Amino acid sequence: MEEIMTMIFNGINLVKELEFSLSSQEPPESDLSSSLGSISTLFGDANERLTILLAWRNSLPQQEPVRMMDMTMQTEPALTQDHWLRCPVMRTVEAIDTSRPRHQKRRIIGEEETVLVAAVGRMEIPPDDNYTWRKYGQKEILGSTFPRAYYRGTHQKLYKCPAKKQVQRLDEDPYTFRVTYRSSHTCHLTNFPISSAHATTTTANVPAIVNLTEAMIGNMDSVVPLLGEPYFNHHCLVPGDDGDGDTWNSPSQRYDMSSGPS
DNA sequence: CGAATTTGACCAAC
DNA sequence: GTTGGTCAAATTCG
Repeated sequence: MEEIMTMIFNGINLVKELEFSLSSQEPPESDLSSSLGSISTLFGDANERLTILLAWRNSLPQQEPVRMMDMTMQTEPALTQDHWLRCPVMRTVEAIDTSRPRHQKRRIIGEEETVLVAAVGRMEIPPDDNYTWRKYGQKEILGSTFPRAYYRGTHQKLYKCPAKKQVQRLDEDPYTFRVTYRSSHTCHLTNFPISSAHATTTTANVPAIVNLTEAMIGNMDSVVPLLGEPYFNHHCLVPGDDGDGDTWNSPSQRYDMSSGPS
């Protein structure tokens, strides 16, 4: 496993170098091709080994699930602090038991997706995830230094979208946030036309490294938080004027997780 | 002034 | 009784 992580980190370093060379100058096409080839090979090999490893582990009885978060934090915690690096932690899909009354559904959570999101630079807020969320609560969590914030889609009532998320700073690394998305989005872009300008804006907000890394990893299932729901099926994806008259709140308001323990 | 956030209270699960 | 998730009144912001 250590070897795979090393490969991934090496690949990320190559991506960083590529990103730097792209931002500082226009490298020759041959260099670009060579660089992309190296990155592709590295991530491809890592993915292949990981697939084999997972298949092997899954064949063993009562194995603990592989948790990317733990591995990342143990091997190179500083890495996540520099970029918007998302690591899928776990994905659980459970059917919602509609036969139960509301108050008995606490543990029946439907879809849940947890990702780690590194703060940009040394800011105490996670980067924008291209959706508008409305904060509806904050709680001190036992055993956690930082409070957990609860968000739901800005247009939850308008579109009856059940999407929610929880944001919590990690004790081990205050510049990394664990973001848990709950419930699938019932609001779809087909219900709410967006302009191409908006679409451009949203993708432009995502640092290049994320797109590059996603593309290189290859295993689309492992990057569901990046490319699948909830990222592209939410009305709240649209920044700024989304047509219903309301406005975006500032990232600092949406992610005011800077408060420490009380 | 409308919309979003804050925060204490409430409620159900454990 | 404790804890996590949500509600809603009060407050803040643009």
